[in-house]
Amino acid sequence: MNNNLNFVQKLRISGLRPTKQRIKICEILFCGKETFHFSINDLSKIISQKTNEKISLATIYNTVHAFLAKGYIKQIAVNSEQNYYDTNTTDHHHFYDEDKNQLIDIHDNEVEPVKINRKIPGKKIKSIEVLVKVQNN
Amino acid sequence: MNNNLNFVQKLRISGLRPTKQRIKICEILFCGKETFHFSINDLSKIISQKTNEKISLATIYNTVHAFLAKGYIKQIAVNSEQNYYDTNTTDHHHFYDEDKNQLIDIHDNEVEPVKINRKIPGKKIKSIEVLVKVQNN
DNA sequence: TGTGTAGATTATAACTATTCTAAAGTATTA
DNA sequence: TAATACTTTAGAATAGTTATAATCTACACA
Ligand SMILES: [Mn+2]
Ligand SMILES: [Mn+2]
Ligand SMILES: [Zn+2]
Ligand SMILES: [Zn+2]
Repeated sequence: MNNNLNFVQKLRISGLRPTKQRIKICEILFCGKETFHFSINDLSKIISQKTNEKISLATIYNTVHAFLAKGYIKQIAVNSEQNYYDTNTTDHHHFYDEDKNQLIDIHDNEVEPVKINRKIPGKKIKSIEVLVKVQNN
Repeated sequence: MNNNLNFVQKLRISGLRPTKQRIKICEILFCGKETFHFSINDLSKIISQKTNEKISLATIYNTVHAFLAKGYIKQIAVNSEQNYYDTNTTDHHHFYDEDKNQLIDIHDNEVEPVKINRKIPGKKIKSIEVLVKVQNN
């Protein structure tokens, strides 16, 4: 459980109080060997499965937004149905499986760097994202 | 007004009856010299401005979906706030101005083709979209 | 050219992801 | 320990979208 101390520090550093709920969310988001993609609904279900106690949707939204603001997770634009989040915060692109509604990482060695030969005056680039939609053939 | 005949034909060919409302929507979507990006809300406002008669939201949604299914317009994934549509149906990528909530076309000569060196078994690629988010600097 | 009918429009209700509210609870600091 | 600021929570509100069902219209054909 020295991970718990890590989470407390992580939360402290970003100005968040280390409450029971936030630590539980940290455990789910950051304890796995693998990064993963989730919607708020997904996360809520995972919490229910792994815990007897429930965490309210409002707290899940608030915490996810706080982590997003701090850069602990990323937001992925897929469609207008719902937001998707990613615990892999490195720059990378995605496949989106339209049949399974699932995001799949594209690793850097699997895609050529995207070069944009144009600038918008007065604007700076915040992110470059490639989304490859796939479906059953 | 020989554009009207075009629209009637266009609608007929795709199995849609050329109703007054659909022709009005055609005029707005396809009469301009330039292609453009819009949300349903944008389109609804444009209709109100250019017409005394109102078209119900349900009809706007239905018509936009019909045109989308027929490939007369494209859908662009930006975020989960709302859907964006594009009257430019060619393959192309976008800047998204986060301050103005506005899409800007990236032309083919402004970006290198995106090469994905990986396949998902049993899946075929439906689209490859690059979204470059920009903000004021 | 009138008429029946399939298809279209509309107002409105329903749905769902997200955000807001305000009351009750908790962590922190003095 | 007590005061304070922050957090959680249930539930209400909001907003984009979709479904419903009554009314209307385009048009094939008599
Ligand atoms: Mn929606
Ligand atoms: Mn929404
Ligand atoms: Zn990812
Ligand atoms: Zn475009």
